[in-house]
Amino acid sequence: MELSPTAYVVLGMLNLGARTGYDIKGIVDHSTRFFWAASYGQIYPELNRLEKAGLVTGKHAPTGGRKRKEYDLTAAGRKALIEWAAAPPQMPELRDSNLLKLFFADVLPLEQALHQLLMRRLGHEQFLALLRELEARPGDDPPFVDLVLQYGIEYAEFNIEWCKRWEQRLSKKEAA
Amino acid sequence: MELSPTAYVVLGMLNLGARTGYDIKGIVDHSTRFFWAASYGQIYPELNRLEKAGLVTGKHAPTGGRKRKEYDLTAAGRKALIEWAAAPPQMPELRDSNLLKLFFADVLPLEQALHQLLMRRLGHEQFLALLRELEARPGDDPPFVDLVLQYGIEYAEFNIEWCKRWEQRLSKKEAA
DNA sequence: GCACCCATGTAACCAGTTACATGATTTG
DNA sequence: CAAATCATGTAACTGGTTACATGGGTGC
Repeated sequence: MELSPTAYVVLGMLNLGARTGYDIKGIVDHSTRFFWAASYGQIYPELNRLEKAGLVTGKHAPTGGRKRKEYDLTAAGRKALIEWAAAPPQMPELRDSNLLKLFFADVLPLEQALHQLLMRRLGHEQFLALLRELEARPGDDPPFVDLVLQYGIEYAEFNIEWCKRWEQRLSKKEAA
Repeated sequence: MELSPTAYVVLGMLNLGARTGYDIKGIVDHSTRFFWAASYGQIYPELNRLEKAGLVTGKHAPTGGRKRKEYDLTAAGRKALIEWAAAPPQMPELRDSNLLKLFFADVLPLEQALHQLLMRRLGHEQFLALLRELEARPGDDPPFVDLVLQYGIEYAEFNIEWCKRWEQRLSKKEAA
């Protein structure tokens, strides 16, 4: 049975303590969303599929009159999560529309192309600030959760430095 | 009129000298595909849409008895490309299923999690080798086309170094 | 009483991949 | 003559987003 990465997000978040679909969405939105988002339109149908497949169990657990369903991983679900986590990774893939813009930036006058580079840098600076906030938030995350946050931070820093470096090189060209 | 990034790939490749849908696919496959792929299933319908929208013109230009349609940017098409290239970039987005795997790697024994890190590195080493080949290929690309290739190379290098660094740190932990 | 949070779900849409179907021309 | 390359397209499917619809609970 082939599961989508999003299915593993659901499984993984249940493993990290999420109980409801709403919980999953909440946790995703301040953790994996930076490299793997999930919307309600995916999460709820996915929970149902996983329940049918026997990887999670759902139990109605309303709070007062409010509809609510709590989920847990089954042994099979936990096994599926572990197997996926240990499986060989995909070939690296980048998907960056801003890089696409840069790729075609020869259609612009150098000054405007340079401006695009600057904007890219600004974007990554904002991104970095966001991740720094997450980092500063108290509470201790599991080691690999933290590792990935560190990755995000260093990725943003790499991009900022890369932009700066080329901004300098290209503005020398412009001056010449 | 909102166009998809893929529409701009088509426009941009025509601008770089592609004439047919087949040409576009060929160029994409050894340039932008590393950060923005495009399949025939997108390219041909997109060319038709763009023609209807007046951004490209198509002319039947068979080679012998072989069906063939040559496209060119119209003035409007070129304008659309330039405007898009100069428009503010999107907020940076990462989409990396391997990072997702790492995020949940706490379910694994440390030794296996470490192995995943190693595999990630290997993936990026292969990726780097591929880009190095592209770089070595003779022919001089427009400056920004080359810039993006350099980005890919440095991105791969950044990832390799990042993995190495954490492999070391975590294997010390394992030993302890 | 109002706003915000908790909570679940569906329907329409959009983007993109894969597989299929077809056929001519060129190169070894 | 076979294999690779040139060339165009469609159909089915998958994955994902957005908007919509609904309604109870909590805190100001």
